[in-house]
Amino acid sequence: MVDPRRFPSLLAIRAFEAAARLGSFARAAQELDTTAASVSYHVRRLEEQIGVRLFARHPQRVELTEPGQLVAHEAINAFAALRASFIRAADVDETRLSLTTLPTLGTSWLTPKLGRFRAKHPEIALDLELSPDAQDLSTGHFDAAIRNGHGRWAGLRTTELLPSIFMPLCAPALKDAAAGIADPRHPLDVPLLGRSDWWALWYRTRGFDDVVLHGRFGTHLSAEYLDIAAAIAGHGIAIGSPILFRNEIESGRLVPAHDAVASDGRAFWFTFPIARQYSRKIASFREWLCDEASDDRDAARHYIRRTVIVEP
Amino acid sequence: MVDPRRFPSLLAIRAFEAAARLGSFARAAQELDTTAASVSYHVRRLEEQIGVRLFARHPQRVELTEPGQLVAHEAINAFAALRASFIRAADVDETRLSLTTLPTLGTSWLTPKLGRFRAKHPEIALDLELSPDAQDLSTGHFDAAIRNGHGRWAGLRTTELLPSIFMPLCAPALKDAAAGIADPRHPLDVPLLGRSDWWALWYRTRGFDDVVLHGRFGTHLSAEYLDIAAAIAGHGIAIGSPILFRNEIESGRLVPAHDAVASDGRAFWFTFPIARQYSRKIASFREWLCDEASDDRDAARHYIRRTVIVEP
DNA sequence: GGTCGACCATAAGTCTGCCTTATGCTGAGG
DNA sequence: CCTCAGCATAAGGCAGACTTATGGTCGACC
Repeated sequence: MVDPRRFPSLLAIRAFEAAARLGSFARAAQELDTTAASVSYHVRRLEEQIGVRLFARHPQRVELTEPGQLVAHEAINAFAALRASFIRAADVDETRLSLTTLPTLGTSWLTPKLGRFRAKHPEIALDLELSPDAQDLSTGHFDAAIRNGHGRWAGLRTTELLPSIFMPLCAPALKDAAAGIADPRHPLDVPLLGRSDWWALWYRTRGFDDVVLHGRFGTHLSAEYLDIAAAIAGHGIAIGSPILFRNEIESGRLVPAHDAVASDGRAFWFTFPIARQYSRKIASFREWLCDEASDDRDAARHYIRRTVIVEP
Repeated sequence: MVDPRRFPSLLAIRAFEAAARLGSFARAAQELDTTAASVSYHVRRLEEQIGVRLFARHPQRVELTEPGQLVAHEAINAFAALRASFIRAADVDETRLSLTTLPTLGTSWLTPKLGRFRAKHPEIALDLELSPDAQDLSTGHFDAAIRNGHGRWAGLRTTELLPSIFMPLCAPALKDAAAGIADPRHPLDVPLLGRSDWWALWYRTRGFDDVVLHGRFGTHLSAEYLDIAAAIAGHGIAIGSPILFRNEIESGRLVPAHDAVASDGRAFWFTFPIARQYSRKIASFREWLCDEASDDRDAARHYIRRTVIVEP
């Protein structure tokens, strides 16, 4: 008599399924990496729990009863279906990579390159989420992230992509007007754009601590790439990464307003939970991403070599 | 990545299935009669074991991922199929009763009554096995047994059916020739048939210990009912049960050769493993069998009242 | 016939994974 | 602001899972 509220012991069902499939308690024990005594015990328990004899015992073998055959058929199918579903789930999971990254890096650096990733890995669809804040990777919403920082995050595996460096950048037409930018005491005709903390650090590399930018500072938009867009439009001198805006510099739409390069010691990192270390899609994406980053580091090696790191 | 040699924890699958079906860890915990912490732990374990995120976590709810939906579908089906198979197995088991019993009781007493059992319980098919030795009920070959003895068998539940009594029985034509049977010292023209131990006990009730039957004893066939058949054919006086052979006596084919009735204190018992106590078929058969036995005890009450019990 | 090995069953005792308890965090709703 | 619901995680206890030892029955082989 089956009590509808109590499901039999799953371990007992497991032992029964193996014994039924293999026709032997000894062989089931082998497959389950346990002892025949354990299998015998569990089969007996299942029989007691459902109140039906599933095996007729003979001195050196067991034989399924008619009800036993019925349960065996369903149990074998159930375990096979479950096993197949795990494999299929893993395969489905491998076809879709969800990545969270910073707005500027996503917009200006990564997105233009995705054609190449898609060409190399047509089997992987990339979902990209842009966020200025680091997303929690443990909620299961994202497979991986590209973050800015020092790369020491608990439970995560990290690979450094690019150093976080910055320098004054402006439109070519503003190059002359920006000539006096290096000395904060000299008047400047064009406003400074972008993160004030980065400007402060940049002036610190020039020997000016505690610079007050009241007369010079214009505005900082919500993301670095917007500041750069304003600079390209001729609204001022922005502070930004010569690596992330490599394309704009190479096309001549953006020029360095000064040769000094600064950094706060941070970098951009590709990161994912350690538990996902066997994910093929993450490995593929990581490999491709590291190649792209390596190319860009090479192209920016003269900027990187000049970089002065200042602790914030 | 699914390791083909390691199947995930079944308890983890169970917790996941409930959470997926109910859309909530808290409700799954309720159904499984455990805590949400336990469900959370097991779902996390399953995710780690197969390397795939199955749930995306939100602050107060969870949501199945695409791979999670896939596994959930299979898991829900698997558990439902298993549960249905237990119920079906129990039902199938209820349609077939396998009984082991003694040759004479099975042939002469039970078989003639089976038409009535079949009429009362057409849904139960009875498999009857006759054996002079008590069969082991723990091997799963039989559901129940009718045995002779004192009814004290470990692990078995017993119900007394009939007392094991015996008296001299012969064909009506031999009644006169059997007149001097009670005194072993008188010559007898016809041989005694049947179990010599029973004859010895019967003479003990008559005050004759250690009787030697050299001149009187004929033969004992392999079962009591065969001895009785020989008696009916006129070959001698058999010792047997007036209850088991009630039909032959009532039809006049067999008569008591003497009025004394003896017993060794044994009885016939219906018996089954305690583990089967909830079996409906066993309960139905037992109820019917007790009614039949009760009728026969009533019909034989004058024999039973006269019985003298002798310890063997 | 005797011996050995295979393969069941069961009892007693060990141990480890399951589960509980305690605690913490985030929203939603009042 | 406070309370509640419903997730997550850490620490520790303990009961069920499992092992070891032992026993019984065959069948094969010598």
